[in-house]
Amino acid sequence: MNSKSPKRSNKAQQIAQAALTEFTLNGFSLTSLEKIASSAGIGKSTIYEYYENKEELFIAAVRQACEQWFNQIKQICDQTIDPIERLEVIAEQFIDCDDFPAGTTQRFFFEVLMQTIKEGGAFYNRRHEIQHIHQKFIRTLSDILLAGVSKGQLNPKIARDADKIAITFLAFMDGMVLQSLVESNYIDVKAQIAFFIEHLAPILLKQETQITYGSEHNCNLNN
Amino acid sequence: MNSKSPKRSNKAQQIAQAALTEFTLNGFSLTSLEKIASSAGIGKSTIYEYYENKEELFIAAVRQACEQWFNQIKQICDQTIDPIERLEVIAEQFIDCDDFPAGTTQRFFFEVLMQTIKEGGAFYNRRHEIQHIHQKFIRTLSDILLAGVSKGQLNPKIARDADKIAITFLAFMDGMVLQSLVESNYIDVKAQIAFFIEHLAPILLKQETQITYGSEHNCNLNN
Amino acid sequence: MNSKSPKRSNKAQQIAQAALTEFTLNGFSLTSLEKIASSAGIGKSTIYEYYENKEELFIAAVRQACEQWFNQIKQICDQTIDPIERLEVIAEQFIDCDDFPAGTTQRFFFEVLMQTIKEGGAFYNRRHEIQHIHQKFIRTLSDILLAGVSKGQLNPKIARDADKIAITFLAFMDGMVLQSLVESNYIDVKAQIAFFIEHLAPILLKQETQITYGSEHNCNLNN
Amino acid sequence: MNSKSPKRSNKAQQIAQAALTEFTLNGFSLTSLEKIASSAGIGKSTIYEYYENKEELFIAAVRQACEQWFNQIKQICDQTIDPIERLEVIAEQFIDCDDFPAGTTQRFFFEVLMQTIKEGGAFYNRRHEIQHIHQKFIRTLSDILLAGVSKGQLNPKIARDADKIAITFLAFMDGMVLQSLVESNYIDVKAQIAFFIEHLAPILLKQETQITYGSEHNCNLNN
DNA sequence: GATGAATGAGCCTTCATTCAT
DNA sequence: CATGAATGAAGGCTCATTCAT
Repeated sequence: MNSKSPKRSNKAQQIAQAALTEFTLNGFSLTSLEKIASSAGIGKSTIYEYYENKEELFIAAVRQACEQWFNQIKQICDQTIDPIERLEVIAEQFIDCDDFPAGTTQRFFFEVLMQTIKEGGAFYNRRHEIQHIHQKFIRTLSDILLAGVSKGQLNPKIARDADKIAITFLAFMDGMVLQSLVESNYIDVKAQIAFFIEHLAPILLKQETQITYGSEHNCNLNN
Repeated sequence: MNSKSPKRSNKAQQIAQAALTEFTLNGFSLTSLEKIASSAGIGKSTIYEYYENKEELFIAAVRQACEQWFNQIKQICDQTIDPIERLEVIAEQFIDCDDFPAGTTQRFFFEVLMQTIKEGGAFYNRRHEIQHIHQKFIRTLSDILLAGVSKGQLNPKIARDADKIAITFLAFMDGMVLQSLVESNYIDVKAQIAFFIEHLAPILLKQETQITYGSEHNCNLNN
Repeated sequence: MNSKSPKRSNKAQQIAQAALTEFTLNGFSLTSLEKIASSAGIGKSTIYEYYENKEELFIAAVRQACEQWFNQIKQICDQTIDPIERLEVIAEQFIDCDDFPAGTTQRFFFEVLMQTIKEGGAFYNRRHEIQHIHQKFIRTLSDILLAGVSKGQLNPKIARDADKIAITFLAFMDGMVLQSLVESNYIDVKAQIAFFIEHLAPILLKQETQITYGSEHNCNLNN
Repeated sequence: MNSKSPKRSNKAQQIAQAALTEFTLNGFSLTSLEKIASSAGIGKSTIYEYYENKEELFIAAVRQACEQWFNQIKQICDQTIDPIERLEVIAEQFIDCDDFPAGTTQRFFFEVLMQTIKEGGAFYNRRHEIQHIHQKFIRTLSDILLAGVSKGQLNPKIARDADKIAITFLAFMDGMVLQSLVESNYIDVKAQIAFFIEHLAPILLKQETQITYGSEHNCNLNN
């Protein structure tokens, strides 16, 4: 059984998953490898059979989380061709995307960002990896918009601003999730997202097709 | 000179300021009290004369930062009575608010949020304090909008959505800053903010001044 | 094929040889079994099929090195019957005895001595083995001298001091090698050895061939 | 009390002394800081108040041992002006130089050499320090010889070989001590040293003054 | 009030050794 | 036989916190 045997790779994933859970709960610094090991049901030193050190394990967890995340995005894009709907479902996924206690994946991604932006963070010297993921996500959103344009679903005039819109969308979602994590009760996140998309949609939609594609969105506000 | 003498309180602030600087650079876990002490030019154990423990010091630093933050907001509101302009300047402050290396204050606030949302975080059991600050900020933004309405500067119909708009604004700004911290070069934050406000303004303003891609969606608000 | 089959013994030797190489480079403590295993091209746990534990493997490596060492001595003694020449060649072998980077074997022997003389050393409780080897070597040198005497090549009066001379010779060589390992560039070991033997020779040889600084001290031995 | 206060420096020495003792017993790798701490009667982490890490502590112990060593040499040189006697006493010091269990200092110095000559040793990347000490010692011995020459006590012809003789002397002593550490019972070190010096003395002594200064040495052999 | 000094608890990491296959 | 996999024990090091001066 070589080093890439499915059995071995499977265990590595198990560990990364446990790490993901624990890093999410307490962040990078406050999570001990001992905790991760016991959470994975293995001995502490076994981790080192699969990962060089704590940072590598963290990065593995990041990769795993990203993979899962992008897989879900892809599924969403396969389910509908309506760009507005796609954004809606992606937004939904931001706030409700996993089996664990609410906000697990989100907290984890914020932890990753923190480890990226602070000196001495686990990712500070590998920020390009996170940047790469970020760009990939922006491109994904942008492509949804451009596909909408090329199919005549969206206003052609937004094409030149596709990236800006994507970044705005992501910014809003990130900030929204952050607020919801802090104020889990006070804020009605779904309503907020609906509110945001209700105002975003008309900007995206074509004038002449508005009645067909966009009427339902507009109605929301007017009813 | 009692325990709340100005001299004492002054030194406490000095320490909190040094703590603020250090926590900002490396976050809560990675910042040692020794570093803070040397940065403040005092002995390590002197900190304990003023603060119970590391967490209390962190919270003091947060309070100090918030105070400074709200003072700046207040100044902005004193400089202009135009609500859009107010938002613009507040947005500017988000991305360019201090003397330190770029992004210092922002990183700090994200660190605070992380300490609030993760178990075992310094703020996890005191999240109400952060929630209180958050609500205060939302109210501040909301009040700007409502003041604009009551002065006839903004569309009266947005009054009922003032909170939602404030939350959206904050969400966008938070997310935007986060992205800019990760991608300091790739993203043109100012352009993004301008783009956001450019589309936000017509929604807030009265009918006749609205200019967007498609005129159709303005109707939604006005109907 | 029983447990002492040649095949088995052969593999054991392979492992011991790899161990020898690795122990030489980094010493006993700093050499991991993993390193030895990979150097031997086998799995880590295979070592335990051939050796009880790390100490036994070390001892095996020592035995192997000694065997090689004494074989070389024997060859030298077969090449010449002149005792001075024999000493010269043995001295040469001390400083230039292997294929590895310079000083490999020597470092190893010092490592063995260290493991012998420090509490908790791998050989501390088996020092008799090292003592045995030491005595064997002293006897070998002594025998060279005594053979020289009985063949009339050396001054008969040194016979009673043969052991002392042997010990002195070994002491000088050990110390010399040690210094050369520390100061590989600064010291001209070969010149030093030549210098030593130049002064040792007249003491061993008969009166008429002696040439030194002052002829006077030669008389001491001859009187 | 600043960082160079006598109290602080005193404690640092205490720790270094304890370290010296423990490193001597078990070598660098096998000696834990915990052991050193308990030997010094302090907590484990207190060591780090005085030394950066294990290596620095080791080096401090080396410096301390060297200082003590050279002080003793200096005292010896003050007690007699006879160069042969000086060498004799220095030789004596090699084998009997401290209060601890026999061979403590010697074992320690060999440990130092091992840490110098093996890759990954604590001194491997600072070998120049050890080389410096070595050279200093060689020079000390050499100076004794040259002083003897200039005072007319020794044969002027040895002047050009003073370094070679010093190196030879040190080599013999090192090797001798090493053998004695391995074979504490079997070898009569004092007799060996006497034997060595008895043959070294006539080489060093002047021809014409031999009767005056050197007769006693020569007599040893002849009687 | 201020601080140098001390430390225990805890963490990351290594490694000799065991065991099931 | 051979070995991949697993792990407990131990070590170096950090750091928040306490205490005596």
